[in-house]
Amino acid sequence: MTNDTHRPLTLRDVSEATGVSEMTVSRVLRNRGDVSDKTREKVLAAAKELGYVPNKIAGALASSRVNLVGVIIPSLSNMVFPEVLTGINRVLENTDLQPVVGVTDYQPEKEEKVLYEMLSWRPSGVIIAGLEHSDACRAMLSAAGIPVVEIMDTDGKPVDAMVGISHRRAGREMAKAILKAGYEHIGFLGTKMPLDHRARKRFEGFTEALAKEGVEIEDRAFYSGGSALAKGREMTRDMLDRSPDLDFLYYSNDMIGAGGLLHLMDQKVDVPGEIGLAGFNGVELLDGLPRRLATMDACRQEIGRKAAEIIALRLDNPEAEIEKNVTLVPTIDYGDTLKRW
Amino acid sequence: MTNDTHRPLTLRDVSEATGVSEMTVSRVLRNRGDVSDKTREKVLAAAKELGYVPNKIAGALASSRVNLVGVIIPSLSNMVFPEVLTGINRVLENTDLQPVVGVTDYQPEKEEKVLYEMLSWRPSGVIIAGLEHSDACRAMLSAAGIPVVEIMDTDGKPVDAMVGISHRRAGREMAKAILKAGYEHIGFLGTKMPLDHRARKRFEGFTEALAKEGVEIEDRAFYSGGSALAKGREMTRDMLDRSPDLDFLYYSNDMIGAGGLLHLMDQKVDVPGEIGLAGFNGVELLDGLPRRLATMDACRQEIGRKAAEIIALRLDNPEAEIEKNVTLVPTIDYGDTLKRW
DNA sequence: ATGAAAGCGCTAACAT
DNA sequence: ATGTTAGCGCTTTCAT
Repeated sequence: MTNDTHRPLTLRDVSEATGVSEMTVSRVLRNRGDVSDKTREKVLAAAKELGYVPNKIAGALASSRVNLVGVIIPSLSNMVFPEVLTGINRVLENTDLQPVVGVTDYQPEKEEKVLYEMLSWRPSGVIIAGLEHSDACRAMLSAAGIPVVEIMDTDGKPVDAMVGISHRRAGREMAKAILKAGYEHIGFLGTKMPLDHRARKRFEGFTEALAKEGVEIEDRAFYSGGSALAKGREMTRDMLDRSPDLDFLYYSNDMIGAGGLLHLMDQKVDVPGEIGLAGFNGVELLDGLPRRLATMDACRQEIGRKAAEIIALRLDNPEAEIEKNVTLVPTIDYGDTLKRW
Repeated sequence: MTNDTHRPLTLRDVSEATGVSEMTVSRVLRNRGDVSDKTREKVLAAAKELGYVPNKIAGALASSRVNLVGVIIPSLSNMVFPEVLTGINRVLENTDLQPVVGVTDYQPEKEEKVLYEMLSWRPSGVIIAGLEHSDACRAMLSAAGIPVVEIMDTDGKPVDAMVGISHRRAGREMAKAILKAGYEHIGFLGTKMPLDHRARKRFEGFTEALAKEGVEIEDRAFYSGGSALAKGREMTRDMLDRSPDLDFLYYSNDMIGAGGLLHLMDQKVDVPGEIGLAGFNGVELLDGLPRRLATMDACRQEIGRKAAEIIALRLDNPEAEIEKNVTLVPTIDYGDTLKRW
């Protein structure tokens, strides 16, 4: 309670206050080795009294152990990644590891910068979204010599391990379900994000499965910025103005899908009879809508949990055999907007 | 490209590869001091070739400078804090500071732990949500000797500086607007979070302003967990079953308010004629709903930006006179669910 | 059960 | 423009 000089306290201060060597103080503070109860108590009391906070920078340098796990994600603004983070947190909470988050805004250059910064803190592991990275990123990741888990997507080859779903398959499955339900004139609505590889892969899987049955997408639209719900309304209205024959709309995310649904309900359109709808992600929000949008769960929390488990396990036992490819399989939730056949 | 031993590279490796002293290599890598172009290029080439990533742990220890800003928030799961983070990021992007986020789940013990962990990395500043902290937290914050900005709320006394809005005032203003519009039988719907002090203060301000006009809340309900939109529907239905005379519902957040709105629209209730509604936060989502819920913007991005600016400014010039109390004043957005008088 | 010495990888400060 | 020296605050290792 008395640190007049505004210099942060060091072990030495605690040592001097107690007459115990720095080394023993360090032992007490880390619960290491044998320390007599008497000394332990004296040290703990002094540390608390002084308000000593250990310096992890020095500790990490001396021990070359850093209890940090770098987590690199493209965005915080659509609930998908916060949920992944929650999953990661849940697992790391029970270890002495701490997540440190970096955001790339879907920009490869920024990803490179964020990764570089992160690695310069010598974390014990890295969890990074996506499988598409610059050569430099891949090089840094392998050179780091630490466990690396690439998450969200499993359509590709990871540097080390990967946990996610196949977005191509997700797109294909949805296309099959739509065709099976008898829809034939299909429109696609998505985000204008050339660098969102997962959205791209869903789209590719989707068109590919349609093509296999001789069906082609008849209209498409992409948006960027603004409220997804509002954009979903607008885009849906515009698309149906333009292409009144469409009988199904596939949205690249649930929020724009929900906007579309609200628009069609306003218009008293028969959903899913006249027009069917489906989105992607399985967001919680959908539960509160007047009708439940058909969707597919992206397994966000589970991906976070599994990825964190892999890191934790590896650090605990570097020799352990570990699954390098964890592909979760989401199922279609038909909700109320996609006819069942 | 050739690091066979899996030891991370050091300055010394670059030094040996180039025949330039470690010190000069260090200068090149940090763009410090005078280095000849020839040497600079040689060093940069070697560093890149080897794939050298500086060790910030060692750098920070040697220079006692850590370009980290700790950001401590209660939750990632309701879009409020991700938006604050976005504001913080926007500002710190243009500096050499890096945010590091810790999440407390609204638990004081966890806040203490997260703060302790954070401070043990000796960050250059801290941004922390709320003004209510344990004595231990307040002690740590003042002892750290770094700029501290408490955000979101300005109803109280900060350790150092604060940026936010007055939630008490927000509640009062909304109460006044509701009374002015002629509503008289008011219900309140909120979250079951005794530790969400900002929600509590809004509630207090709200009831206080009602009381001043001799009005009391006639019914109230609190929820926890689940989809806020769905809960808003349920709670609204239940409350109106229970208290059919209510003519206004005040929700502690926009998501449950939106749920209530959807429910009332389903029921063909005349909003805002028969029943008025208001929420809090000004979430983007509202733009896409069939009607716009009345709300009050919580200035989330701006709070993040201002807080980060204070930290950046202080670090840049510790002497600068800085505003210690930045109280933003949100205005009521009447939307389509609160009559104007 | 406790202490002393060396050093983690870098940078500040001072040479040259 | 470049190099040398001495730490930063801890932990590892080895002694006692």
